[in-house]
Amino acid sequence: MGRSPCCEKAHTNKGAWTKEEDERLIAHIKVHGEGCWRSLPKAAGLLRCGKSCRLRWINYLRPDLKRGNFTQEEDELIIKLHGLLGNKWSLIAARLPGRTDNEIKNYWNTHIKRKLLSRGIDPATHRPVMELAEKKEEKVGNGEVGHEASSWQCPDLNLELCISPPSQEPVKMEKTTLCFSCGSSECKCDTNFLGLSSGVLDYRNEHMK
DNA sequence: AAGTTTATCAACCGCGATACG
DNA sequence: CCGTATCGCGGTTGATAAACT
Repeated sequence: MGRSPCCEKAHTNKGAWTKEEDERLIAHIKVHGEGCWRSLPKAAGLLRCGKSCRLRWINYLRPDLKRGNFTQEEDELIIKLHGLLGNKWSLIAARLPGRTDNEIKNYWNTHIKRKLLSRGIDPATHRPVMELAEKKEEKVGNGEVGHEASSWQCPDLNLELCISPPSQEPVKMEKTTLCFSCGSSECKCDTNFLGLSSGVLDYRNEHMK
């Protein structure tokens, strides 16, 4: 038996939201708050599935959203975070107040990818394109396939990204916050615009294999 | 001016994770 | 512990605007 559909497709609207639908959704959430997306459409009088309502609210209607162009600082921050976390858009978005994962993902795919390529950096690996091409050639020559280097230095971040099997003894990490500008847990620089919490580091250590 | 191509971004889909009975 | 329901994430699609021929 397969998964049941998230909603009754025959009786739900799809595609672009109308002004009236937006207003209904906003009004409902203002009164009842977020949550229980499954039952929200019926309660709000919307012919939409809960998933669609959630997406519309999170990506477009939330009052704390910062609309408009990304700043140079945001650009660089996204690049750095992507270097650390990969396509973990929700984690990246969590470090950019007012920006959504969907917005960042779109921005990455349409702007930043091209920007990095024009700098000669591979957007997927954050390594110089030339270096990758050379490595590939080297491996083909040696008959090696399918194994990336186990660790490397990200030149921009000056952080070591280690890819290794989970260790038997869990790494104990202090609950510290690292500044992205100076990389210190005892940041004294002015910016401290990115507090890289150990939660993010934990995530990286546990999942970025 | 009309047709075509490209860029942008809102929205959808499928699936894994988690909660719950 | 197991099966089901729901949530949330990431990849992808499609509509539309803008740029180009």
